Amino acid sequence: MRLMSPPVGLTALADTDLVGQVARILTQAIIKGQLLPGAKVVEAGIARELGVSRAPVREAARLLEQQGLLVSHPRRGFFVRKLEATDIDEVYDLRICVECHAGVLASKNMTPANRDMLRRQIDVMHETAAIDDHARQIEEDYKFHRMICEIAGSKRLLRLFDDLASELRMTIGLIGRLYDDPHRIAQTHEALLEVLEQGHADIITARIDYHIGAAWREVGKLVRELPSSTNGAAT
Amino acid sequence: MRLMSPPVGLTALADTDLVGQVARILTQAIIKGQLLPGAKVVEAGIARELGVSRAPVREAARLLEQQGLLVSHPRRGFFVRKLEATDIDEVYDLRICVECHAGVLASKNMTPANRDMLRRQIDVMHETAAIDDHARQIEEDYKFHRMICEIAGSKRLLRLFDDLASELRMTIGLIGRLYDDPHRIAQTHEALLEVLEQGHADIITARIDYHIGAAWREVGKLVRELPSSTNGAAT
DNA sequence: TAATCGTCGATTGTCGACAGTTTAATCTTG
DNA sequence: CAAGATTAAACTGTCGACAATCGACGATTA
Repeated sequence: MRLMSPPVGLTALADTDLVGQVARILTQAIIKGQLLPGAKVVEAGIARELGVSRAPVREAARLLEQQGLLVSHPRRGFFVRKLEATDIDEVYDLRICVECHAGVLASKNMTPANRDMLRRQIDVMHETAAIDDHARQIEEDYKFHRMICEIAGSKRLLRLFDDLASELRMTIGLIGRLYDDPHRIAQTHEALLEVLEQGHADIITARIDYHIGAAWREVGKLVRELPSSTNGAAT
Repeated sequence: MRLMSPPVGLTALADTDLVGQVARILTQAIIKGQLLPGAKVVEAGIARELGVSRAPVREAARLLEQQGLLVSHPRRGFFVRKLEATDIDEVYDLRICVECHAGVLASKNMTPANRDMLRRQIDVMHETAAIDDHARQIEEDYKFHRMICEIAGSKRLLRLFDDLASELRMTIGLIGRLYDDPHRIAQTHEALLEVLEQGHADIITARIDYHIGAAWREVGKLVRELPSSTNGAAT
């Protein structure tokens, strides 16, 4: 009567999924700054370089477009999104809105396991603070915030966070330095975890609002004094 | 020859843009219920029916996937997303979060012109309430809420609203009836506009929270008692 | 009889090609 | 020499084709 093969726990081997791979590679290239804002993304070029045809590249590009990393000018091609200061503002504004909500939801789902996960992530942040690796530090910071969205338990919330995060990473990569002492940043997250455990909605909201708002102010300041090389392409 | 045509603000007529057209047609088909949740979307079939090749159809499908209307099972194709009750909850939850925020922002940008626009939309809703056209009534309702996001002035906020709205429309189409008397709904929006003009953040938030929450409760109830024909396909 | 294996049609993922358009490079001409 | 016209190259949008893969159905076997 057993109709299914006895489920031995095998890890599903990665289905080639060309489009996804191309999308990831392009995303990395943008974040790492190999593709600067305003740069043209030539389909044939990418395709040749990756050893695939243009079809998967186009589909991947459409993905990144919807995600806000590329813009498509019909008949002219895809370009790396140029983030103006106002875009940064929009993203941070939305981020506050979303993460405050996530925080309140997460505090309701807070279990010992979740608490430990967050706690450990803060430890990692402290360890990383010793090393001089901006990219890594930023990544660990995002991981903490992402965990909150995971714990909140809404797939859409999480995806939204990921979208916003990749837009921000794009800019952060350009700034090239942190906006504060890494240890201090890690400490700030401890305070955050504390109010999450306490579970009072208003306090959580206020705290996250302030926490992200601080980053916003700093990043905003840095972006506005960026060399114009990042803003100087076609509209 | 061409001396850069003087850019009079004409709405650039759709540059054939096959992908966009296909996407719109598919979206409509899903909302109108011609493509039921769980249904398989056969690329070749759609392509033949629309008289185009599979490439644009694939790209359009990827778009709708990112937008949450389709899901893609690798090597098996695209399927119309099956929205479970928990999905509805996620969407409404996010919608409250987003629209409360939009409301507060909008109230800060409130001008006489904006006020009139909203006012007129409420009038339209009252007019539509007389006619017996659910689809139309729902559409006018969404338009009002969309206006708030427009007035808020954030492109990302607006796009997010559109995404959430199309996910909801998909379900609302299935329910096939309104959750309240249309005139009563229109009236509720008058109250909303009132607090928006007053401009007190807490009150706006509370009001919108309640307003959308009411719809959530009603829609949730209806969804949970839907015929299982909408939940009965492959995972 | 019921479960498994093998085969066949249908469908996806990917590719190379072609036409039309945009971009650049070159050539005119005042 | 500069500004506009002209030509050439490069690129996008779309198509049709082909191999790989999936699901269904019937054959096989204990």
